[in-house]
Amino acid sequence: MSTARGRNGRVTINDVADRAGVSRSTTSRVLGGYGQASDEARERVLKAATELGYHVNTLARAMITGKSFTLGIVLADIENDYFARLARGAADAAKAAGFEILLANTDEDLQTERKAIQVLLDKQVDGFVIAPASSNYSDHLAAAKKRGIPMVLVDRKIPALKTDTVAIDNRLAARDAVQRLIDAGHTRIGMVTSAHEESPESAKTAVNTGHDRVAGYQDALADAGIKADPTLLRRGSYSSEAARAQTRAMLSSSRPPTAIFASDNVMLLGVFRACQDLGLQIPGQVSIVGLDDSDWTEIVTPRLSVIQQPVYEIGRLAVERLVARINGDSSRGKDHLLQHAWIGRDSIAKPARRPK
Amino acid sequence: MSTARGRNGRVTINDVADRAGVSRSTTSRVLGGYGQASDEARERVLKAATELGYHVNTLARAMITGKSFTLGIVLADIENDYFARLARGAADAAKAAGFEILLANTDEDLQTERKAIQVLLDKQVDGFVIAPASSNYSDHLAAAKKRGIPMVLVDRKIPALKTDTVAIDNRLAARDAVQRLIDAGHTRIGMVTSAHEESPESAKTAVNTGHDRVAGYQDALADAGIKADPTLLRRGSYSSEAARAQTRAMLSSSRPPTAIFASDNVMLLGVFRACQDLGLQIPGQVSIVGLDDSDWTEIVTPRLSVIQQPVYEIGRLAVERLVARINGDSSRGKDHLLQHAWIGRDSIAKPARRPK
DNA sequence: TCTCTCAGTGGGAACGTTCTCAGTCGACAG
DNA sequence: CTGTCGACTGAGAACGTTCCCACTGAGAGA
Repeated sequence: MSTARGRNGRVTINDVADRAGVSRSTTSRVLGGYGQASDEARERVLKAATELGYHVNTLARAMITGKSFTLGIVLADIENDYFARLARGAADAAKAAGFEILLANTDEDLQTERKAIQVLLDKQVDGFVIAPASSNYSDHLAAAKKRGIPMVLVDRKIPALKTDTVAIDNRLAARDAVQRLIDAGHTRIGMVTSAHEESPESAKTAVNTGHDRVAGYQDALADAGIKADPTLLRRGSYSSEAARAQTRAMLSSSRPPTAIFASDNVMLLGVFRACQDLGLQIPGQVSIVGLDDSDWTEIVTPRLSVIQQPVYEIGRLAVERLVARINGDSSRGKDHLLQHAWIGRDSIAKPARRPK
Repeated sequence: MSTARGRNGRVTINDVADRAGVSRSTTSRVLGGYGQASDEARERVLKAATELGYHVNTLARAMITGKSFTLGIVLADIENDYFARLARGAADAAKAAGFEILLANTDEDLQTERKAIQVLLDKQVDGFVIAPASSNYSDHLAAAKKRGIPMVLVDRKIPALKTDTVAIDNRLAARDAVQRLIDAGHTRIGMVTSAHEESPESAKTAVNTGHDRVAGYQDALADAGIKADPTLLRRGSYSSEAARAQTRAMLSSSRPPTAIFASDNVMLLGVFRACQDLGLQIPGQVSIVGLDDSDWTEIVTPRLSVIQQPVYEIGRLAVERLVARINGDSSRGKDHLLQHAWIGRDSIAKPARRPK
C-alpha cells in the first residue's frame, strides 16, 4: 500500500529492486519478461512491483530499445467520415498489434504535412501511415524512407517512393460507377471532382487518386463511344460548397448533363445539395452516382447509389503492413488494391427527355 | 551534405557538437534555446546541425524534462461524428499549443478505458482529455489524478473527481428541445435514449449525460403539467439500430406519441429511420427533434430540427484547459458549460389528430 | 594592481530503462 | 578431485538529452 517513490514522485525500477532485495538487472528481467530469473526472485519482484504500484516508463524503454511502439497516422481531416473510418480501422489494427497511435491532420496542406512528419519522427514513431497531400512533392517522404522509417500510403499512390500502398483501383472504380449511368442509357454524363487539371510536368509524376478517377470516367465514356464534353467535367476545390456551386453551374447551362458522377463523398454532398437547390427530381430529372459511401447516402431521399470503398479495411491493412515492415519484412513495396463494391440504390434512372 | 552519424544511424547532439567544435552543453543550449551562448558558437552549432540534418530526440528530452508535450484523447469512437468533431477541435488546440495527440477509442467499454489510460500514462502523456464511459466507476481516473496527472472531462461529468469538465448543460438542452415540441402543441412526447435506468445506488453517484437529458425531458413535461407516460420513455443500447427498434415499437403501440425527442445523434438516426420504415410523414404524422446536430440532418427530407452542441469548441476548450493545468494552473476544477443552440428546421408541426 | 562581476563554456551527473558481460554456485560427468 | 556446464545474478555502460556547477577570462570599478 505504501506508495514509496523515487525522488521525482514516480516509482522506478530501482524502488522495486530495493524493495524486492534484488538488483536492478534482475528486476528488469522479471518485469520485462526476458532472460533468466529464479522463481523466488520473480515472485518477490512481482510482489514489490504490485505493492509499489510500479509502471514502466515506456520513454526510457524506447530510448534503449529504439522501439517506441507508436505509429503515426497522417490524414487530411479526421472530421471527414472517410478518414474517420480509415482511422478507426488503423486504430483497431494498431491496438491488436500492441501499438499506440499518434494522430495528425494536414488539411491537405503540404507544409502542414511536412511539419507533421517531422514531429512524428522527432517523437520516434516506429513508422507511419499517410494519405499524402501531394503526389508530386514527396521529398520529405523520400527522406524519411531513406532514414529507414517504414511507411505505408493509403488512398493515394506515389509510385516513385516504391512503398506499400493500400487503396482501391480508383480508375476502375470510377469507370464502374460511370458505366452504371451508361447502362441506364445516359450519354451526357457530368463529373464533379476536386482533381486539378494536370499540367504538362505534373502529368509525368502525379498519379493522384483524383486524376485516376477522371481517367476512369473518361475510360467509360470512350468504351461506350461517347465523345467527352469538356463542359461536363467540373473541377473545384475540395469542399462540398465548391461542388455545389460547380454542379449548379453545370446543371444551369444550356446543355446540362442528364446524370452526374461525384468523385468522392465530399463532392457527392455538394452535388446532391445543388440538385435540391434547383428543385430537380432525382432520379427523374438527374441521375446521380458517387464514389465513396457515407452514413447519409442511405437516409436521404432518394437513397444514393454509390461505389463503396472498404475504408475500414484500408486502414486496418495499412497498419498491418506497417507493423510487418517494422518487424523486419523488407520485401519490395507493393500496391494492395482492395475491391470496391457497387451499392445500387435509388438515384439512377433512364435519362429524362429534354426539349432540344 | 555528408550525413554523418552516431553509431546507431541517428545524428545526435554529440555529432553536432563535434562538428561545431563546441561542447555538448553549449550545443544543447543553442539548440534548446536557453541559457547563454556567444553569437559565434550559436552560428557554428546551427550550421553544423543543418549540415548534419540533426533532429532532436524528443523521447530523451522528455526523460529529462519530465514533459512529453503529448496529450491523450480518450473517446468512445472516433467514427461517431460527434467525437470526430470534438477530436478535431482538440487536435487544433493541441497543435496551437505545441502538443501532439495520442488517440484511444474505448467503445464505451470501461475495461478498455482503464487499459487505455494506463497505456497513456506509461507513455508519459502530460495530461489527457476523456469522455468517460462511466460516471460510477472512476477509480482509475481518481488514481491518475492523485498521481498528479492533469485531466479534463468532456461531454460527461463526474463531480466526485472535482476536475475540469467541458460540456453543455445537458438537462437544460434536453428541456429546451422538448419545450419546442410542447410549444407546437404536443402532449404525447416520446423520448429515445441510451441512458440505462438508474438503479438505487447508481442514482447517488451517476450524473451522466444521458440521465441529465432524461431529467430535462421530464422537467419540460412537468413544467407544462403533462403527466409522464413511462411507455413513452424508451431505453436501448447505444446504437442507431437499437433506437430504430425502440422507436418502431413505440410508434406501433396502442397509444403512440405524436412527437419524439432523440437524446443524441446516433439515436436520432435510428428514430428517423424507424419513421421511414413505418412510412410515417414527418412532421405531418410525427414530429421529431434531436439533441446534437450532424451533417446529414440538413439534407434528409424533411430537414431535422435539433439542438446543436458547440462540439468543436468543447474539444478546443478542453485542450486549452488541459494545457493551462499542465502549465501550472492549480485552481479548483470547474464545470465549463457552453451554450447550446436551437436549429429550427422542418421536422416539427402541430400534432396530428389521431383516431381515439 | 587588485578585486568583483558576469557572459560564456564544458565536465559530469541525471533521467529510467535495457543490455553486455563477468562472475558465482551447485550439479554432474570423468 | 577436477573440470565443465548451465542457471542465475549484479555491476556497469549505454541510450540522447538537459541540468547543475565550477571554471575561465575580459572588462569594470576602486
